[in-house]
Amino acid sequence: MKRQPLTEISEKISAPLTAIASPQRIAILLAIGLGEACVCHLETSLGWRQAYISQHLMSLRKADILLDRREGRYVFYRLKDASLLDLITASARLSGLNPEAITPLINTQINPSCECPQCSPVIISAASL
Amino acid sequence: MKRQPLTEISEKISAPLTAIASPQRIAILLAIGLGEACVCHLETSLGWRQAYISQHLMSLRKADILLDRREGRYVFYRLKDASLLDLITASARLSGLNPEAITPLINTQINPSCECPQCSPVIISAASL
DNA sequence: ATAATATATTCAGGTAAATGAATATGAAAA
DNA sequence: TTTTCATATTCATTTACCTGAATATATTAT
Repeated sequence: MKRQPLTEISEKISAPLTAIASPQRIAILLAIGLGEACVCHLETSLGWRQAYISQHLMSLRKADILLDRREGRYVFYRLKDASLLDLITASARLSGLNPEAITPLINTQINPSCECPQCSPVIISAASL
Repeated sequence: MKRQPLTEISEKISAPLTAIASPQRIAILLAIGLGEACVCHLETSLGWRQAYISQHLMSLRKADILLDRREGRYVFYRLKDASLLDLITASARLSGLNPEAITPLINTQINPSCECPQCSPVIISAASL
């Protein structure tokens, strides 16, 4: 199959879109937001199985969308390019959602119901002092 | 399967992305650009079979991305929302293409090698006058 | 070492999408 | 009204993706 230059370019263009065009990966990207998130954080935030989340994270990493950083046993993920969120909000606008509906979904970094080191840092009780 | 509200929203967000996330549809959308294009125009511009193009146009119409207008035997397609092109150029940037590489691909409305009424309006020869 | 915890990978089944061939519709010209 | 041209639709096949189960690796604690 001979390859037209146009098709070659449009293949490149569609790559990031293809990588993020799924409800699950949109949800993950919003949950990561502009900050960082470990897998266990996403697990509690999204309520999905760990293996399932890791699979999506893997595909996003392979698509060069996410960067990962290990810290002890935790692996933290972050967006490689923050403008990806603009792409998501642009798509949200196109589907008729008003911006206020999306903003609260974007990761605020602390989820009280999450037990990960990010959300539940060790608190030294007064009694122990 | 119970549906989380987050997933519901991220489903809406991902819909337009899913609709356009394919090299073929990106190429079609760029070929339409900010103007209009009939199917035969796309046929010559892209060098694909007519039926194949019509199928992609159909899916883009169903996804509420394109509008169509009939004029005689020709059907002209145009973007419903011009900001879709911004989404495409944003994705292009993410994949490392510089903006100048994309701009020339966007439909300029006239393709000299195309025989459609848009590109080759009937020219009244001097001899016939 | 062993166990426990966090995350990654492999594999398989089901489902939807991509592609292409064949054909149908619809408008206009002859 | 028959033919031609432009476009649409249906159908079948291949392919890719989603999803989940099972399992592996990697780090820290015991």
